[in-house]
Amino acid sequence: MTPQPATRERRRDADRTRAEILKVAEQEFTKQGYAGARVDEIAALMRTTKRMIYYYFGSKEQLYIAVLEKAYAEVRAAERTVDVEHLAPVEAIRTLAELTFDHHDAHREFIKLVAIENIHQAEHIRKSEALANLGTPVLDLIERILDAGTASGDFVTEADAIDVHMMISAFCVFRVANQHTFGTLFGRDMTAPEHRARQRRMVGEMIVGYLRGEGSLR
Amino acid sequence: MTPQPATRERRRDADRTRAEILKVAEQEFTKQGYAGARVDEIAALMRTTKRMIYYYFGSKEQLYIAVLEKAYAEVRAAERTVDVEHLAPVEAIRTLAELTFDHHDAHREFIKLVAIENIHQAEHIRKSEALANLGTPVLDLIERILDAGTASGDFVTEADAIDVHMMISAFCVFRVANQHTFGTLFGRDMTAPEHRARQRRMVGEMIVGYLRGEGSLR
DNA sequence: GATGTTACGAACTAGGTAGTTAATTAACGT
DNA sequence: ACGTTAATTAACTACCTAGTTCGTAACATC
Repeated sequence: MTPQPATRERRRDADRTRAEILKVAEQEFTKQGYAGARVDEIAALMRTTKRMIYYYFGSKEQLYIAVLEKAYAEVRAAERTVDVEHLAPVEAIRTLAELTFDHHDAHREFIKLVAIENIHQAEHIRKSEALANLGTPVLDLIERILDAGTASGDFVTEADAIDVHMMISAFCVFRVANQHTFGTLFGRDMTAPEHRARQRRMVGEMIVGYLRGEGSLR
Repeated sequence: MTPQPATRERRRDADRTRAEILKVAEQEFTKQGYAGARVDEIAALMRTTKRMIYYYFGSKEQLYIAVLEKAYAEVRAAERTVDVEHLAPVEAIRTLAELTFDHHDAHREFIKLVAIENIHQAEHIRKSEALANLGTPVLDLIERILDAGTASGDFVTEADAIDVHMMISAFCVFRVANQHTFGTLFGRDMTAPEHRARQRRMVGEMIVGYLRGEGSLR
């Protein structure tokens, strides 16, 4: 009779099932860690069964790697939208720091996955070809900003792009990754909305203050 | 006959057994995470048996909490040795940053435990009375340094002690906690000896640069 | 509307894992 | 020397958990 419209709710939909498994698995892994996550629990939280997890992903580990790959892919996509080339060096590095801040603030699940991965010595990332050679364009960008700043005289400190990236990432990651222990010990939820704008300013002032060299000895 | 000397190797020694369990458990928990750690594996790595773990600690969770308490106790002990009161504000905060750097560099197991604890939303720390109310004297110290620096005019930026502590901790913790993913993605082991001295200088210059206010807008 | 293929589900298995039971032995006071 | 208690051991259990088996229902194609 009438052909089914494209929007019809299909009973069988590989893409949808696959996507739902990934979504639920990400939640479970970020909440429980790799070993703590239960395949049965992931299945119970879906409208499909555990069998489908093995049908589409083969094993718990491959599912976890797929979750990592998806998360990193989203981060890369966001990074590509960054355009600070037209700014003067000081504003360029400050903007990059603030963009990194916003980005990490908005992708907390990703930060938790990275923390879990570090506990396991990055063994899963290393197993993934899609992730192993993830040369990040952000380093080139920082390099260009640093060169421009040194040439213009705005930056005094001799800095290395990886170090600068580390300094910015450290600040942006820490407040999310360590929010629970820090909150318990110091009585402040670093990630609460009332601290967000101030910390966002901080990361920019931190990196600019560092590069302008006012922290150097003597 | 001859009374046994105090140094004699006792076959039964509760203190020694307890200490050995804690030591091996710390290694296993930091390597595998909480859920990934195996009580049987901890027992297998010792000269004693699994039953002793339950005899002394009651459960896997209580053992883990005991490991956390021991690690935090050691950190507090180290913090108490810090004396920067006699230094001028700029040197005081730089020295504190460098001491924090050294301390975290030397206590990497502790950092991993904290990362694991954050994955579990600090639920175990909250269960421990010994840790829940761990007001840290380091905040008072920073407060005094900031006040002195503002009074002397060395510091321009209006900063909050918790924020400053966070900025320093973030840098010092990140290079250890995220070494594996960062190393895999950027091809640099941040914790390798050849980067140590430079990064130690960085953290001091970063915090001084920030407080001197050279990063502020306009 | 028959046929082959893809997506799916219920029930099952083998091995792992935290926690126990109960017997045994070393240390120590008297 | 002897009884009491703290420390230790081996074997055990009940449950959990990743991964499988096998059968079936929906879809596409002709």
